[in-house]
This record gives sequence, C-alpha cells and structure tokens, in this order.
Amino acid sequence: MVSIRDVAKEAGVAISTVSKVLNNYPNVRGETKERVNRAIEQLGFVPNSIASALSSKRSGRVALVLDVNRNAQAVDEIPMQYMIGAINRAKELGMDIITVFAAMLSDMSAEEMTRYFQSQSVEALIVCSLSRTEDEALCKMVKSGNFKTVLINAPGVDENTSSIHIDNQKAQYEVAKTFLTESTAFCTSKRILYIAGKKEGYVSGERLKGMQKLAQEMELSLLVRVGNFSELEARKLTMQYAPHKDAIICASDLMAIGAMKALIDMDIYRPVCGFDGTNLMGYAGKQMHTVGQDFKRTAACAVEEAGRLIGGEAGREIIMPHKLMRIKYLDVIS
Amino acid sequence: MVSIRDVAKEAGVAISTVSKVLNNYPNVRGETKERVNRAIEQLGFVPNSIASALSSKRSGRVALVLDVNRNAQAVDEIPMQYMIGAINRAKELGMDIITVFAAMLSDMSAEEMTRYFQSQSVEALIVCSLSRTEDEALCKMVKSGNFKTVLINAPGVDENTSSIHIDNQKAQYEVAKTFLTESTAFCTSKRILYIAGKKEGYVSGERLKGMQKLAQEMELSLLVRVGNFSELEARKLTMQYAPHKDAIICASDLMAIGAMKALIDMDIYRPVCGFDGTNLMGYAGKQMHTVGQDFKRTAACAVEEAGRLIGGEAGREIIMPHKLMRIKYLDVIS
DNA sequence: CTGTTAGCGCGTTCAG
DNA sequence: CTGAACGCGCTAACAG
Repeated sequence: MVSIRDVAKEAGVAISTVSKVLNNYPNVRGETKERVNRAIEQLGFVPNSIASALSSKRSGRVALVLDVNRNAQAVDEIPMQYMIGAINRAKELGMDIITVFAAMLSDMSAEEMTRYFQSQSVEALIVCSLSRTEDEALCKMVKSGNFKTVLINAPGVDENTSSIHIDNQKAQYEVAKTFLTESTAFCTSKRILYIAGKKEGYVSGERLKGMQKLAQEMELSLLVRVGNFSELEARKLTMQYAPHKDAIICASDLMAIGAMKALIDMDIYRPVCGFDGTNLMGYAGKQMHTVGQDFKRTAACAVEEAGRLIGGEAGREIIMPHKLMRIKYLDVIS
Repeated sequence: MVSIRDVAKEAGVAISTVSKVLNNYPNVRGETKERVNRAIEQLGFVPNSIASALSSKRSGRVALVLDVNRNAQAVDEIPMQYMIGAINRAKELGMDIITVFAAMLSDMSAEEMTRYFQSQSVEALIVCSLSRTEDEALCKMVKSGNFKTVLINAPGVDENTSSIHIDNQKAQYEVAKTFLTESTAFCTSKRILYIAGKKEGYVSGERLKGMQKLAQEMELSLLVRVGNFSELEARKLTMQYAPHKDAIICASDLMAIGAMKALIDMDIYRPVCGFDGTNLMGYAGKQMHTVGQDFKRTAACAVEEAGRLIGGEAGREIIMPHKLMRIKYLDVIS
C-alpha cells in the first residue's frame, strides 16, 4: 500500500507538505504542488480515509437512518431511492455513508445510540421519516444535539438540525384539486373518502390540512380515515366506505394501490388519487393521479446539508419541489 | 469521548490489558477481566472502530456491490433485500458494510477500483450478480486476488473467492414442472415460450439448462427468447409469440409480470411462471408460479463468508435452498 | 512557503 | 499475567 510517506519521498518534500496539497491548503507554492501531484499520479496514491479520519477527527461520515418495512408490506422503493441518492452524492463529495435501519435501533436507548454512532465515528445523521411517537429514543438523541442531523420529512429545525421536505399541504391540495377536476365522477357529486397517513404524523397532518382546505373551498363532503400508510388498511377502509363515496384520495401511493385493489375486488369503479409518485403505482392497473417526489434528489440535498452542518453552519429548512402526475401502467403520462 | 485509556485508569490496569479483554485474548485473569468489564460498563465505553482498524490493519469492512436499476425498470426489491440481510448480519458480527452501486464503478479501471477500495480500507467484497461481459474491470479486480470476494449468483471459486447461489438449474426444472403439471392449459398442448435472462449470463444459462432438460423429458416444444431480465422486453416478446403458445415461463418475476401485462393487453389468457419470489409478483393481478429465494438470508451468509475469507480460510461454493411458490395478489399461497 | 514534532485511539510486541 | 514502548497513516500545530 502506497502511503503519504512514499509520495513525499518521490516528490522530495515533507509529509506535511503532501498533506497540505491533499487538503487544498493555501500555503503551498504552485510548483511544489505540481510536483506533489505528479508524484501522487505516478504512484497511484489514494489517501487512506481511515487514517485521515482518525487524525483529523473529522470522518465525514454520515449515517443514513432508514425505516424499512415498517409501514410497507410491499416494496421498499422509497428507502432505496433515498439510499441511491445519498450514496452517489456522498461519493462525489468525498463523504462516507453508512446505512442503518431504524429497526436495529429500536431497542436502544438514546445513550446507547449515541455511543453506537460515536463508536462508528459518525458526525451527522440523515433521518428519514422520523416519528415523534414511534422513535422516542432516536428523537431524543437528535434533540440532544450530540450529532448534526438532517431530517427528511419531519420538522424540527435548530442550531444543528435541518429539515428537508416538500410542501405537503400544498401538494395534497393541488393534486386533489386537479384529480377531482379531471375525474368525470366529480360531475355527479362530491363525496370524498380521504385515507390519511398516521394519526399524529407531521407529514400526514400537513397533507390532511391541504385536503381539508380544498374540501372547504370546493364544498366537498369529506370522510377522513387513517390508513397508517398501510396497503392492507387502505384496502379495508375502501371496502367499508367506498360504495357510498364518489372518489378516494390517499396520502400515499401504497394506500392508493390498496384502495384500487379493493375496488377491483368489489367490482365497482371510483377514481383514486395517490401521493409519492412511486414506480409501484405503475402496477396498479388503472390510471391514477399522484404527487411526484424526487427522492434521490432529496437525499442528495440531505447529504450536502449534512456537510454544511458539519462545517459549522446552522440548521435550516429546505423545501423541495413536487409535481403533479398521472400514472398508468409503467408509463408516466404527465 | 471516553477512550480505552480512561477505562484502564478506572479499572487500575494497563491499557493493553483492557485491549486484551476487549479482543477476548486468553491471557487475562478472570478477576481482572471482571474489573475491566465493570469499568467499561460504568463509563459506557465503546471502542472507536476507526482507531481500531487503523492500528490492527483489520477494518472488518466489506463492500457490498449492488447492481441497481440496470436490468429493472421497475423496482429494486432484490438489491434492497440483499442490503437488509447483509447490514443486519454485519452488525451482529461487528463488521462494517459500505454499499457501492455498480454504476459508480463502471467508469473505473480495475486498478482504480482497487485503489478506491483500498483507500476505503475494504478487506472483502460481496458482489451481487457479477456479469463477466458487462463488468470487465470488476471481474478483473476480483480475479487479481487483491480482495477477498464473495460472489452472489456468479461462479468463480478460488483461494480467496467464494460463490453463493441456489441451484438454478434444478429450481427452474422443478418450478416449470410443477407449473405445467398444475396449469390446466397443459392438458391441451405443449408449446412453451421460455423467456430467458441474458444471453451469456451464468445464472441465465443454468436456468435455461433446467428448462431444456424438462422440455426433453416432457417432450415440450420450447421456444427460447432472451428478455435480458427486462419487463419491457418480456412484454414485447409475449406480444409477439404468446398467441401461438400455451404457456409462458420466464427466468425472472419481473419478466413474468411483463408477460402478464402483455397478455392482459391482448386480452388472452396463458398461464405464466416466474422466478425469484419477489413481493412485486403480488401486484401482477393473477396467480403465478415462481421460485422463492431468501435474498436476505443469502446476503447474511455472504457476510459470514466474507468474514471467513478474511480470517484466511479458502474460498468455496455454497448452495442456498429454494422453494416453489404460488403467489396471488399479496398473498403467498404455498 | 516548508520541514519538524506531536499526537489521534488503538493493537501489538516484548521484557518484566 | 502485566505494562511500557512503538507504530498504523495522517493532520495539526509550531518552528525555521
């Protein structure tokens, strides 16, 4: 293994000089830098990230905390998108990502988690869809401020915590409005079944607000039920209520699929509206409206933001864009 | 941050003694060990894995190389399962996993990859579905023996390379046989469309062999076409050939879904058989036969195997079990 | 602008 | 069975 020492010898300079070149320090003469870089090139030297981390006490390591398979019986498309987006961006930025599943953390106290992440030299966390009620310990650890944190789809900005999400309220409002306007069923009446996410979730609450706002504006008769982002629960709720409703609007694609399945089973037709824009929607078999989110891009932003926080900047809120979509089979129509 | 030094002081012993306790060395008196462990407990000490890796030159770090979104338009369920299985097992074993997407490696030469992994202190690789033709550089690096490697779904055992897979030939043979026997269509005739995976893939080849063996035994008329594990290609092939066939057998679930979609579009019925046992099959809308694989377990085994290789043992071949399934909607029937 | 000197936190000798 | 001493590859003061 070729080390910084070899490079120094090859270039005929001191080790520290090489280090400076490596880390883009200002005080190195152009010619010397040239020489060092040539040596690096020739020897094919790549700095050992572990040694670098140990010495500088900056590992550039962030833990991506994902919630897999808790709410979704089906497919973990969204976590996968987050991962891809985060890992790719991290590589570009020379950062290091470790993936952690929330399930592995669920039996730890806040202190144990802290120690675990410290032992892994983690400097920042990216937490996807933190639930205030379900992940108490994790929540507590984030609040403790021991780690810089980027929350995806959860609120809570402070000095070392940023929050990234779309404008859920607006998105739900817009997609439902477009959906209802374009759905022929709307001509006849206005009885809507809204299948919300979780009872006390932040995202769920925002989406519900958007829906309620629209209901008021359009004078809809709105029945709200909680589906816990579960396909199965949405299916049951649809079975129970859909026959007396004109349209079904769900707070997630997965629930929309559940609703659609129920309708097919009952052999009745009602337009269905989802939320997320997952590929899975292409498998529902009918056209559906939904909100498109770019999860990869969100995760990439989260990584950048983690870097910013590690760099000492203060937490902030970042709103990602969303778009309205109509999906049928595997094809995105708009 | 509480370090090994603090523990030593607290326990009133030397640092090296604590280290020995930590690493389960033999030569420590029981009572001393007790005392050290108590101190560790009290201080909530967790060893710094980075420092440990740097010093011992054993990072216990393995890179999980996944192929995402290359063959699948749809959903990356299988890579996700691999990840979950690998990460969970790695945590249990105190190993460290970094996830790498093959796409990020595709523009590197074998030497660049080697240096990249070395810079990350990676000791072993777990490569999922390596393709001899598509990943030349990766393939070369594996053969170079610079890293211990576990190949999932690819052949190539040697001193520092193990291979893990199911018996693809047998599995394809069995599932097709059961499928044909149970499908009513079989009563009338024997014209089969087999949509294979890749033209030169190891796994694809094995499955094809299984199918051909069965075709001979059952005197089937077998038309083989290559679908490249693509839903879309399978859809097109089905459109083209299915009208004159009695049943369709695919080398993957995703292709089976594509086939099923085509049949629905054409409004004709033909029984379809898949391979993999993904949850996505539950969204196909019809009952299908398939081969069930436990991807999580496979990945967990791969991690253990990587540990074994790092420990200096020789590479070997591991055959994982498979099972035959019938899937309908979200429910596994058998 | 460059070289020298300490460590980072731990594992590994090897003499006690 | 113990503990001092050394080094992993690199960064970070400080001298020069």
